[in-house]
Amino acid sequence: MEIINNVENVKSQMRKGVLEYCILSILAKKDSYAPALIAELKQAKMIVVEGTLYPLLIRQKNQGFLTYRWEESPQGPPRKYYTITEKGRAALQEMDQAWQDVVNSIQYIKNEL
Amino acid sequence: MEIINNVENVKSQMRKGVLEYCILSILAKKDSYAPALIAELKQAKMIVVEGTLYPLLIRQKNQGFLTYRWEESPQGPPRKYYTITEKGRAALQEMDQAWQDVVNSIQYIKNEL
DNA sequence: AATTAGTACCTTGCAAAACAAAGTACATGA
DNA sequence: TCATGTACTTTGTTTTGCAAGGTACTAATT
Repeated sequence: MEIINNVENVKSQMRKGVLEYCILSILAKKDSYAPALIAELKQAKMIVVEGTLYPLLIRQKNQGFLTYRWEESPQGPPRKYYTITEKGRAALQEMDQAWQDVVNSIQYIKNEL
Repeated sequence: MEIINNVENVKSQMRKGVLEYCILSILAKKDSYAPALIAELKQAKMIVVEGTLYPLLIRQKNQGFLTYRWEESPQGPPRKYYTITEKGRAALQEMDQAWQDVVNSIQYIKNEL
């Protein structure tokens, strides 16, 4: 069981690294709000929970990567819809490169080292 | 500069997630010791420093993924050579899958969401 | 009017881990 | 014996994911 536990941990670590990248990538396509983001990430098999996502969105907003607006919900309380900014798109481009770099590094280690 | 700083941070986060995986991958090919590992990771453009690597090796040893032996150096103090164990190889296989899962998730988010 | 269920947002406390920086120790040659 | 190079370790700080608990709004049910 220990191996599984550790691999779960590594998996969680790997998620950490790309979560910010995933959020910006999704919001680059269309505005969204927290529970919808969680559902979309789940669909991509990238598990996130509220306690992780909300602080992350707030951090990204504080960095100027996102803005938000309140929108009425057809059912329940209003939703906080996040929109990516120009600055956020610029950061996303950098992250695309960063992600590619990591993928290349792994490939190098696996095949060429 | 702020964007660059944040991207550096994200890059560092991404590294975090795969570092343990990289170490096991390298040691699966041949035994090594800390400064040599640092050099090899640097060659793969995956920057790590001593303060990160040494505790990581100790953790992996404590989990039973690695063992070590002391070996004389042609120059300087003896080296601690790490060897991957069977348990370590099993964990590495799991991590191969975990890494592939993350790659697939990103791909899904980018192309199919 | 009060209660319940569903939805949404936020915060607190804890644990893990990367990193910078400083420290210890051994070997070799000047 | 002192300086230099190599190697291993530890300490303190900071970041961040996550579990758990809390607040608040809406609509349907009693």
